[in-house]
Amino acid sequence: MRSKGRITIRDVATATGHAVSTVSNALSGKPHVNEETRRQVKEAAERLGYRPSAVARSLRLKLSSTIGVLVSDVSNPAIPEFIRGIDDVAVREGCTIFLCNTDELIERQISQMETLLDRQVDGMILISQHCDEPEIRKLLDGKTPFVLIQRRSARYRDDYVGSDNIQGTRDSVTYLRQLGHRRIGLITGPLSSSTAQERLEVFETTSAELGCEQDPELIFRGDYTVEAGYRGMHYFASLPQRPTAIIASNDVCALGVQDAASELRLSIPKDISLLGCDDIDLARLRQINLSTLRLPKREMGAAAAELLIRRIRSKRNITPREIIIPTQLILRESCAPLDTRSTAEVRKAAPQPSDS
Amino acid sequence: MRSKGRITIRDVATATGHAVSTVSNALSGKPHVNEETRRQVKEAAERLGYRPSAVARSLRLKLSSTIGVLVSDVSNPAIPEFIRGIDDVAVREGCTIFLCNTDELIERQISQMETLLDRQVDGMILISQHCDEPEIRKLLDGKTPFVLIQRRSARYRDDYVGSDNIQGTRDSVTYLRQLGHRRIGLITGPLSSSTAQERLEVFETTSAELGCEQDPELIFRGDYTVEAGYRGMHYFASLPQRPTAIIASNDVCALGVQDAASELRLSIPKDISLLGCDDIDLARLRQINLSTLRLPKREMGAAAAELLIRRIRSKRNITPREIIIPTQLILRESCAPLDTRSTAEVRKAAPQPSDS
DNA sequence: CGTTTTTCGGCAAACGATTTCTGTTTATTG
DNA sequence: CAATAAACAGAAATCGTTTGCCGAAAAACG
Repeated sequence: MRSKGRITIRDVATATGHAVSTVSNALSGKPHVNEETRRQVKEAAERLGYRPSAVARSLRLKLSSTIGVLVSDVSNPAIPEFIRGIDDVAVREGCTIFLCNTDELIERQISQMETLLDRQVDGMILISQHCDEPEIRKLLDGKTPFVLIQRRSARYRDDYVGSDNIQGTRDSVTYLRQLGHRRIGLITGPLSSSTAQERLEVFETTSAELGCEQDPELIFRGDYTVEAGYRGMHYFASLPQRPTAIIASNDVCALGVQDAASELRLSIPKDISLLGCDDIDLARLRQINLSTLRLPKREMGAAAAELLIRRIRSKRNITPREIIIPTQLILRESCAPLDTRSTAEVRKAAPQPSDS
Repeated sequence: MRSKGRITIRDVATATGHAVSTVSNALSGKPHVNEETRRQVKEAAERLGYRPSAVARSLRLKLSSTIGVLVSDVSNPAIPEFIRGIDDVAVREGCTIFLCNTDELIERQISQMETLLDRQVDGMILISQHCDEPEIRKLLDGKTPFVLIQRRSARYRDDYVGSDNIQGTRDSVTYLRQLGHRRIGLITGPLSSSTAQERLEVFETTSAELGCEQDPELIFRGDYTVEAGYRGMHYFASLPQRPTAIIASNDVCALGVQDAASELRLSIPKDISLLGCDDIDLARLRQINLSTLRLPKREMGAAAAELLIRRIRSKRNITPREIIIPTQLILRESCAPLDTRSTAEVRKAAPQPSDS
């Protein structure tokens, strides 16, 4: 009798001699059911090992208690920290997360999003560059709520959780300037990203304000990868006038800079200062020891998930909300004052002291 | 008319004037449907933007094209690489993955597994220590197939994908021995893990065979974390006779060793050689530069996913299969021959040259 | 032309829950 | 005693598919 397939609500109904509707009501804490009956039903459900089929109730309720998380690449160390935060609140709220890798490929992201929508996710969290493309928007404009992390749309106002790029970049540049650096290189993220774009702008204005050198050569366009940092460092080293400090778009990229610097026998921070962004777990290790702009990724993930869940549960009247989370400069040992260097080295780094 | 809710198969049925069954058959490539009709239906489906509801078909088919992946901790850099491999084949096979963090907490793993089962996942992949506990087994013995990664059960034979710990550990010890090391410290993983257990045993037998020192002080019990490595290094440094080389249970742990070594002003590899295990992406960076036993994690993840999917699709008659994947020693700069050291240092490291 | 066989499609029953509705029994209250 | 309410049964609709079965039309055959 109970040998065939899964135990359904019907099974516990017949077992207790009650009707399925009563069992349903009893189990889901509805009123108008005798406490004694409720107890009995619960006991029987427990005893039989009854677990309601999530897919059956999804179909009926049009709610799956499931959220889709689209990330560019799980293997990037910063991403799991966001996921962690998302997962923290997902578990607390009884949601399960679908994880999808997009590899930053737009077609792939589209197909992943379609799949998620087919699966009737209650909402989505996107940690990806793509959110403005019309094909993506077509999928997004439906009734499935979503939250963007670290990538704001230029054209639309959405729920968004991001870091305070303005203050953060300002702090970074100011810090390096205070150390005496005037020739600061920047390795950007992909400029299609709002965050990377914002940071670049603030970098330029703050640099100007504080009297840093304004030289287009000092901007290297990267894409948040180790390779970008590696190439960026090589590029900066090849310049006739090498920068005395580098700001990397993120820590992963800074890792690439360190790698290349080591290869070039350039010491950090003696020959060149390096400032990262993110504060990935590894940054604190002494062999990395990266001064960086901390971005509370786990908290951001959690904030995004909370925002999403609130949006899901409320009746979609609330206006889009943007949560901007402050960053914090974490000072370790990858930046040094400019004047600790030998004069010779400074000369080498900046042969013509005729500032333009 | 089409304003309300999602577009269902019924909508495309009425649009084409066919019955829903016909539409279903046409769309899913069943025979016995006129090619002209099929074309019409497909066209209409396309035009209306019809997408079959995955949850409805899950309910009907009792197949969700969904797999659950349970990991101990996404933030551990090794984990995403496994996930990557799983995701690669999942996408290829049209599956979506549910990701769950267990934090190595058994109750949490249980509840996550229950949720996955409620969601009717077609199968599960476990990258977790817990797989032998009766509560877990109760959930596993059902009809939902599963594959274990890097953790074999002592009591049961399951589908399993793991690395060749015997050969790998052998290679590691042999390599260090060839460099002249005889006093080798080992930081183990949690010994509840079959992998950690296996490695410990092979370490001991190989050490004995090759004439290394056999000293229980040389075994430090860790748990695959950075902290374990950090504490392990401090422990070894505090020994009257410090080992001249250390094998870490995994790279993350080795990172902790490096961190502590740096703190203690011990140079790797000059003062102490360090051999990791995993070969996480970061290990190759010059500032880390870790010699390590490469474990093809992405391939292992892929192998696990393939095994699982084959198990799902076949009619569960096949006997459990264990896939053991060979490892490869990747030589970087964290290990050095013993005799490159100054005699003084060797003395300091091993004051009493009276080998027991 | 009549009969058999294919081919095509429609009908309706699942899948497992929730929810609504009607109806019956019992207990409570004025 | 009548009226009301509470507790529950039972049936049915619903969510969106898939699929077994059956019938009609068309094609093939004698």
